[in-house]
Amino acid sequence: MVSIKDLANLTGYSVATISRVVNNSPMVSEKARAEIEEAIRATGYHPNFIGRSLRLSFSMKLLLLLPTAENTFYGDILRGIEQSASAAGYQVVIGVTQNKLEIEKKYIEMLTSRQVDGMIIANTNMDKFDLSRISESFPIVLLAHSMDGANVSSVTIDNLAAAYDATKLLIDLGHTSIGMLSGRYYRNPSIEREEGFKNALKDAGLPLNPSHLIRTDYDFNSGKLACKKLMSGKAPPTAIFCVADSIAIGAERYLLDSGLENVVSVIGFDNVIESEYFYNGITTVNQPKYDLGKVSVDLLLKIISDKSAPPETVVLPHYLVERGSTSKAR
Amino acid sequence: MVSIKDLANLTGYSVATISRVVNNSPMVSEKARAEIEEAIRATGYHPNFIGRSLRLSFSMKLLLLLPTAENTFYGDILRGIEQSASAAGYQVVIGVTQNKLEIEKKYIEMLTSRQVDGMIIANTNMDKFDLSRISESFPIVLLAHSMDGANVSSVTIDNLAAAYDATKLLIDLGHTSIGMLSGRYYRNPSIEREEGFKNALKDAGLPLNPSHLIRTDYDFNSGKLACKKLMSGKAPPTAIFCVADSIAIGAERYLLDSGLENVVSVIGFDNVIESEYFYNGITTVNQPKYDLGKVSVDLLLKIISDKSAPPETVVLPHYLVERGSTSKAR
DNA sequence: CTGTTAGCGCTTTCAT
DNA sequence: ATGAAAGCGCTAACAG
Repeated sequence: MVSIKDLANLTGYSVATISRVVNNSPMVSEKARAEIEEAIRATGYHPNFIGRSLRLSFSMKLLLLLPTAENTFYGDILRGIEQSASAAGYQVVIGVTQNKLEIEKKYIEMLTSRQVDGMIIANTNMDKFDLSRISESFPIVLLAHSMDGANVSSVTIDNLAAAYDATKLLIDLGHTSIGMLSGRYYRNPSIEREEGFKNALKDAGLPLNPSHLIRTDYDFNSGKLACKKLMSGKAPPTAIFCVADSIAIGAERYLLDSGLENVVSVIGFDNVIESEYFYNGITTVNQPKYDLGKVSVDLLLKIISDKSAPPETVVLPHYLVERGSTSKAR
Repeated sequence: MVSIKDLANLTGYSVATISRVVNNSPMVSEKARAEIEEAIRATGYHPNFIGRSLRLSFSMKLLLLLPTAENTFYGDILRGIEQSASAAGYQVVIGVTQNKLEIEKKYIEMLTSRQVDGMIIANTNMDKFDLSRISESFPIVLLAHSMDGANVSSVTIDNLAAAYDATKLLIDLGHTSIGMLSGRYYRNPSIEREEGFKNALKDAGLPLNPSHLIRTDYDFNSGKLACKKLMSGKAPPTAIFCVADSIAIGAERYLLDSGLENVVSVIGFDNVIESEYFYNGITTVNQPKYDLGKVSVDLLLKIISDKSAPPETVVLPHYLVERGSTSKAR
């Protein structure tokens, strides 16, 4: 591997001059620049970024931590992230944790060991103490979720209000027996959405049958199974609020298979692309995915440039998208 | 930021001893180890991986280049990659190119500038010359596709045979008017699958109506639109081979909306999770996603450890998965 | 068991 | 316009 020193020996210039042409410094004669550029071409020299990072003590890289690679929810988010990051000259790399704490810790090390300048976390298995401690010394922001009691920046929607709105839609449609398919892990988005759900019922004077609240995983099959369980009870609900579109799609699939699609309404969460085209469409609450990504980066960059800035939470607006999976109670 | 030198000053030991305890070298007294570990805890020291990489000249990192983050096709692939990589002590990071050459080049730089030790490319906008040149000096392997004339390693299925098999299934079902929704970009998988398709028709003595071959993008909406176009011709086919499940799902959606789902058969490609649950299921050809990922890493690691090894292509088996979207011609 | 030291590749200050 | 040299944080060969 040819280094800057090799180039110096080869051209007769010093490493300083080589460095200057590599970095487009104007303080180089035309002659030197031409000769050195020629040598670079001839040798196939590529600057070693590691040496550069060490010297400069930053990498111009951001790490995005994702729980899984197969959720279309992150497509637009990533576009927003990429947009903002590249505009600022940063490059983004992704780490997928498979929801395993041990893998997550390895990626956290990329931050603490100075391989990346900051990190956006879409989902974490760490607790508020871990998170606060890391946030104290390193730039991180939580994306599309927050963590109670953690001293860390985040950009998210108002999950409680959004869940309230979703449930309210069902109520306004005349439904009085409403169930919820929530998240299995006791994490913030699920907690907040459950709370919004319960508040809406309470405000409408509607009871919550305890067997109408089921917690499950964030995927199609889990949603399908949970819905089956929900509908197999003695007094099944006529409407279901799901904590995520993937669950809602699974639920709708079960209803379709049971010929129940016209009698029970389903509303999801996220407004993921599939919810648009599954059957007659899944009614859902939209998260501003692109902006969530964009604003996360903006906030992260701010933290990077001012490490002493206090954590900050920014809340973005949500809205309901009505499609075929919801209809008036009969 | 506390460095190894700070720790040396603080504890009275030399940097060498600090380094030894950080790297779990056995040649350290219990006393020293205890004192140093205590100091590490107290100061919140994290080894700087950049310094380490520079010294060691490897990063124990692999880069996976993906065209997009929203294709569930890559979920299992990534699991296979992660499995093999972590077993070998490597960490994997992902770069998403959004199908833009300019973004792709930035990620390639992570390889050429020594930030990662090797790269797996799931999709590229580079040509065979670029690719060959990079492959000459840096460890790369192409995943789930190959490139004619490029001197580069790849792990893939036999796309031609797979497409042949898929088309043959339609023929065996009695269909004689068969269309294809292919990829818009003139890339290898599409080329090979078109060829397999044509070969199957030819071997069965079936004509290909030129208007029955439409090239489109790899997504739901494009598939839907292309199907509409296909079915709006004067002599629409009774069966359609799609180059990807996403396209097949879009096509099936169109057929469903037009009440044609029982008269025209659809077969997709990839066996992505959605094809299992969309309507009555989409018949498709399975790619061994997990193994594709796993074997890619194994091959890449081999290249890393022996840079002079010649490029190698490994072909993994495929098979057909019959579901509700295909039925006998009537 | 521990310390000294060179050097990985690079940027940048300070001279010239 | 160019070069010499220091130093970013780390590891490892060598000496003791």
